[in-house]
Parts: sequence; structure tokens; C-alpha cells
Amino acid sequence: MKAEQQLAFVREVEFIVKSIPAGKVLTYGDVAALAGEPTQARLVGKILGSFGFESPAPCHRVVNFQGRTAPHWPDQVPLLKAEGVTFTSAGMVDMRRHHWLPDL
DNA sequence: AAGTTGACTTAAA
DNA sequence: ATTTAAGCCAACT
Repeated sequence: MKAEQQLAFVREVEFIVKSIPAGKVLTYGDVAALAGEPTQARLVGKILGSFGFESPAPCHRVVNFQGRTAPHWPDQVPLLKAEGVTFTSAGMVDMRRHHWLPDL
């Protein structure tokens, strides 16, 4: 993958994540696919992680396909709860309600 | 350059 | 729901 493509990918990811409405979530795979790289789901996580605390995008609205929260970032759960996201008893996002896809 | 790792995904147990 | 195992692909050692 060329550096220019990487930059575009990151830019797309950022745009997509920024466009997620409050109370909704997206999976890494979805973001990767929407960004044009369906196979780079893991990269999305790495990128969001690299954003750090002053992230340009609400990375807390991105979870894995099961609705699981980031293993290294437990604070994500309360953040989502504050936006009205509901969780299962096991602390997973209720995907059936909150899994979101961009308007077509 | 080869091996390990991970904010992933699927399927299976 | 949780854990394992295997596939996956780029970054890191």
C-alpha cells in the first residue's frame, strides 16, 4: 500500500467516523470498507488508537462487530452510555439498535 | 529479512 | 456470553 493511499485512507476513516450521529456505532470492518479498504479493519483500530486523547473524530463510536469495546480503553463504555447507547448485561453495545450505516 | 502483534472477523466449541 | 483457533493484513521488533 502506497503512502498516498494510506493518507487518503486515514482521511476517509476520519470523515466517516466524524459523520457518525450520536448514539450510533460502526464496526471497524464497516469503516474500513467505507474508506475503500475492506481488508484493513485492523488498521482502522490502529489509526484511531494513534489519534490519541485529542482525537479529531469520536472514535468511541467505533466498536468491533460484536459490539465489544476496545480492550485497552474501558472508558469507551461510559462515553457511549452518555450518548444514549444501550448495553447488554455483559457490557456489549446493543448492535440491533445502534449499529449504523451512512445514509445512501 | 523473518517473526511477532493487534482498538478485526468468522466459525466452532 | 466467553474462549479458541484460524484467516487476515499492515505495523513493529
